[in-house]
Amino acid sequence: MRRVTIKDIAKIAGVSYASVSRALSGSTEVSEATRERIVAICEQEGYRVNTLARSLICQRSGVIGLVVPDISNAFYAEIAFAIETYARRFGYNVMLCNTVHDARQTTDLFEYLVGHRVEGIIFASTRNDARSWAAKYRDAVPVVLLGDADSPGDPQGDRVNSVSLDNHAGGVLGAKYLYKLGHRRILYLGMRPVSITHQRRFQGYRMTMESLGLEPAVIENPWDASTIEYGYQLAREAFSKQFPFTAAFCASDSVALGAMQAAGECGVRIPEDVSLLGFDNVSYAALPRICLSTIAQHQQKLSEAAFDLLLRLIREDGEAATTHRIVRPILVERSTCIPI
Amino acid sequence: MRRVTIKDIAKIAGVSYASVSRALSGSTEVSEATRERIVAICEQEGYRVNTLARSLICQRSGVIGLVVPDISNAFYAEIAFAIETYARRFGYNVMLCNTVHDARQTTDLFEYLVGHRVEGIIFASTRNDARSWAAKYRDAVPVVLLGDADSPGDPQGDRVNSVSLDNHAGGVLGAKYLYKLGHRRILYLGMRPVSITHQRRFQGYRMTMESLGLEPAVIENPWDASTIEYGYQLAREAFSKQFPFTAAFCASDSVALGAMQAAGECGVRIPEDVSLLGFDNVSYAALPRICLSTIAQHQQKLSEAAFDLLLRLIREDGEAATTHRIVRPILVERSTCIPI
DNA sequence: CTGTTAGCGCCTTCAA
DNA sequence: TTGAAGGCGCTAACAG
Repeated sequence: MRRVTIKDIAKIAGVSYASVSRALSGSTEVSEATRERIVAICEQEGYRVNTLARSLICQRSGVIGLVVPDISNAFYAEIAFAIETYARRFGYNVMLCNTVHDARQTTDLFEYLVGHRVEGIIFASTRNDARSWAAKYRDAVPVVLLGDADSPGDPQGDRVNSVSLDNHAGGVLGAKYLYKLGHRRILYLGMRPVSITHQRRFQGYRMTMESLGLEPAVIENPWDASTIEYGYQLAREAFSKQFPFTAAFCASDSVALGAMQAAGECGVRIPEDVSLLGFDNVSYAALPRICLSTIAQHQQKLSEAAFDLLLRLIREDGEAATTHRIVRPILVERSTCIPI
Repeated sequence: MRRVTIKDIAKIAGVSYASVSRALSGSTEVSEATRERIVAICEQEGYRVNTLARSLICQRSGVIGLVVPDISNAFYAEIAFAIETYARRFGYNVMLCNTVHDARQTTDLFEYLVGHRVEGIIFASTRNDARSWAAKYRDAVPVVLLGDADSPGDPQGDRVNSVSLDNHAGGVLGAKYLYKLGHRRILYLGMRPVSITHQRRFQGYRMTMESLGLEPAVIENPWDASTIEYGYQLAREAFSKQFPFTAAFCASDSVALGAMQAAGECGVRIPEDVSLLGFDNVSYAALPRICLSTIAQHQQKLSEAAFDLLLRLIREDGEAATTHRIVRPILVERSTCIPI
């Protein structure tokens, strides 16, 4: 598979290879006749510019890196799709990297990406230490963090550009919604104390409850992830203990899914016996038979904001002031929440 | 953001830059002392080799391209994850590209990827013309097609390397399973006549039915995709026409999902009134409340086979014989099929 | 309008 | 063990 180069074309066309370069890069300083001849030869010989060489000389690779925990997770898949779409619209390609939730791997990936001279990196993560990661590389390459993790005690944290959902507002939104539906005993299910994202959501819920004169109640998730399985276990606990609640506000859609399953097995009907509200609006929340009411993290908006910010950083070449963009959550009403 | 190069390091270390290169590429022809000194300086200066330059000189980019219709589709997201994982294990990175089901876009992507000197491309697609696409580029770069599309009348089609599910066997498997459960009136729902994948599945079903002395019955899908919405419409038609069937074998899980919804609205219970069998085993088929019995396309196996094949092609540099790998389907029993 | 030339950052012989 | 030099494929002045 030998590759034909610009020189081969030049030889065939009987011109210098600078002319070929010009003809292909759309320069005006070349006669229409030779251009056409050259283009024809390129086509015929199956020539394609070597992007690597071009990047090297132009000091622009035209690619950005996208680092996600796991692309097979629907939430990140949707983000990846949106980002790739925006990127392409602006002439960028994206290099996909899964950290698989592994710290070592994350380092390797960042190293690789800056070595590959990506022009920017979008780092999607909800790890608490995500901000420090981003901070570590912000001098090597523009980085925007997609996710809302804080970095307690890390003064560098504020210097990283980020886009995140207003999780606190989401907690408020959900609690108020359930209140308006007439619920007074609202359980918060599956909060992971170690996760700042969860803390924020929970804070929003708790503040709202208190200002409404209601008693907050919570079942925490001691594990290290919010999965359907864990949601199931927590919900079984909730239902079996006969918690006197008429609505459950779940820390995530996965937890809500698990709760649905548990409810089925425990003989509690959703939504007749208890209303269920999720958080995230992952794609399967909309599926028939699930129809989960939830607080949406508009993936497309997040992605757009992140890419837009990254583009600005790239263009201003690190001169831009640090920016935090906050995207507002949206209530998505489906079938799992009803008036009491 | 100026980048530090190998020359800067050489200057600081007081050696020629050839030595730096050697120290970093793990060559033995360098004294341990200077190597350590150099490595230390690199670390301190935040130096990273420029992969682009290295690729240029080594004639190896170390990246492969992955072209999918839409990464936000769970099926492709899982494939992407698996492929990225394998690739990384072998030192490759992956460039992600969504065609968004668009022909023009697909061409652009292929052109870009070969221009970027990816070492190979995995092209996931079920379009009927996918094979011709792959054939068009097989002389420029190793390509493996992940998907089973035929190319009727295209003699080039046979020359493309591919990995696919044995869809015919899947059709047989499903039909036999329903038969064993005692079903005799089995409807095939949502077959798209224009799709070769669907034709194969349907053939498997039909042959089995006939050899069992049963009458095949089918409701075709006239649209250009298998979505939940279309599945819903087709199923409503089926239920309202009072087709006398006790089981529906759906052309895809999405169709089955739509059928579930329609069933709910038409007052037919799944699985008590009719058993429902899907095809694909997309991730949400396993969700609680859905629990769809289905024929699985083992994404991980498909991905592994595809990557493995690609690797061989890369290593043998186009000398390898054309290979078609077939992955066997698996029956996944969940809750939507019961004995009659 | 076209050719010549000097690199982009790196690896790799070939000498020293 | 180290340095010098050529070149990977391409772009961008600078001449002609």
